[in-house]
Amino acid sequence: MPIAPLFRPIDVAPAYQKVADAIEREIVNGRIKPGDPIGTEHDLVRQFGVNRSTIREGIRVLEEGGLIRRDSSRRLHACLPRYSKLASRLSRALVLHEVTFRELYEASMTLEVASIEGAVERATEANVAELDDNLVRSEAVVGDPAALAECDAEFHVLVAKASQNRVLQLAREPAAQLFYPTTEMTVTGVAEGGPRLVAAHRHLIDAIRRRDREAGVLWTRRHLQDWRRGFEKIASLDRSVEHMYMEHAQATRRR
Amino acid sequence: MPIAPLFRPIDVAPAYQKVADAIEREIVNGRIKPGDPIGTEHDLVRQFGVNRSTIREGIRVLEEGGLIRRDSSRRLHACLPRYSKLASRLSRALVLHEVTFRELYEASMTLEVASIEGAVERATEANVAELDDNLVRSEAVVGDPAALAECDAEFHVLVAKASQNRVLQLAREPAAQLFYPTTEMTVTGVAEGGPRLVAAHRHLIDAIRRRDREAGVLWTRRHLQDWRRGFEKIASLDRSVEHMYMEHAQATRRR
DNA sequence: CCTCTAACTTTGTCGGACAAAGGGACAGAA
DNA sequence: TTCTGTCCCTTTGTCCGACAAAGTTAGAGG
Repeated sequence: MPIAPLFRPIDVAPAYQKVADAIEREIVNGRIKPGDPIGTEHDLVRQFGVNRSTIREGIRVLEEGGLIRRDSSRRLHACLPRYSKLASRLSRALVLHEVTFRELYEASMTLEVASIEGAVERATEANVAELDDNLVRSEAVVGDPAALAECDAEFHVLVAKASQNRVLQLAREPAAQLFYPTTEMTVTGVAEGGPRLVAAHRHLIDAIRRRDREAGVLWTRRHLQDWRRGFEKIASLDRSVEHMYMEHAQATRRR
Repeated sequence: MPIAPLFRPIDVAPAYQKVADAIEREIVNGRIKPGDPIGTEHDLVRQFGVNRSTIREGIRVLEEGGLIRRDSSRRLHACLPRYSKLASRLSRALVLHEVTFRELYEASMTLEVASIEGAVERATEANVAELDDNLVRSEAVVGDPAALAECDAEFHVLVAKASQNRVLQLAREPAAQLFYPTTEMTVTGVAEGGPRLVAAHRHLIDAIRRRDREAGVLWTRRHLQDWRRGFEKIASLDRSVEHMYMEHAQATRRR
């Protein structure tokens, strides 16, 4: 005989979790705005009526979630979660799930094409100026694969920004972060890799400026295919993103 | 006179952070595999030589990051971060950044089309069976907008799963989570909204089964455009995703 | 071999404690 | 005046010890 569903499971969350949830609720529903101070730990002890250790555990949860931060003086205040921090959590998850470079490549093809389409349609003068600046810096380091890879990563972040679509910006970031460490290798492995990369960027900026969607999509595809060709000289696309890459990502995250 | 940038700020991480980093490193580089036990708090106290409170703060960080969990008996073990949990963090961030439904719609159009393309190409028998099952359940609740919205959300998760691309799966999830609460309203607002939704799903499954990419893309577009039409009867696409929605997301997250 | 109970362990929470670092006020030196 | 050093107060990071509740293990008894 099935049991009679008389009672619902009651909510028995530990105190630190309730503290975190309560503060989260206030931030998410807007009663605490980004930038607002949260109060000292002692304040929270008084308000919630729990021990400071408990409060601190709750704070750690929110801090890791990116909802609150400590400023230079270590005081707590609410803040907008940074995309790059969230994205690195996702990147980490993708590594642990052992996604393949093929998955990364396919998803990025979609996302970067969508970014450029948005950028072509809605980029502002300021966006283009940022891209130009990036291009100049890229040209200066065209012989230095490591520096060039960094410029490339930034370039695509700027394109996504120019799309004015923050959902897209956020969606493309995790895959992009995993790409970045390999770009250096692919540029190194291909003759004329550096100049090709910079040339593609030049064409992309040009397409954005002329609002030429076709050209933008075309050069984004070529640019990614270049990466792929370079990568396949080193390894199979079906290899999973390895743990090694995370060490790089981890080192750069803390900045 | 501007100060001379002679020194960089040195990084002096607190102990709980070092504890979290150390454990994270072991998990991410694979020395601790998902499922492996981490040891008791007391073990960690001995290993790291710090107080239990410090260990506990570090544990909270990792727990929130989804890298470790406590099983039924509350013992710690490493685990693979769950996509849905990570995605709800992202959804939360998108709400706080006050993204508009237009951004959501545009990004989803890209991501869902990419999903269906992947599904058409690579869906397995098992994937199709899951979709069929979902369709049956959807037909049963076609008159109940709330239940139907839930089925719709699940349907698109299954399509993304069928694409066999986990990067895509993860990338689409945050936007999809924000869509979900509105689907109920859009179905309610449009005459024949429910049947149209189910019909679209039927065509999508059919397209996947026949590996008909054109049809898949077409019906995905129509399906999303239906949502849009329904939404625009209620509000402007340029309205930002509101805080209210988060309460719904928050309530469902804990399951 | 199974069940039930009695230790034992582990977690969640508490109270108090202290050193280090930040902030503010204030006096004295350049 | 502007800078510097000092004193004091607050806040954070860490530690210690403690205890109840819940889970685990082992042994007694059927």
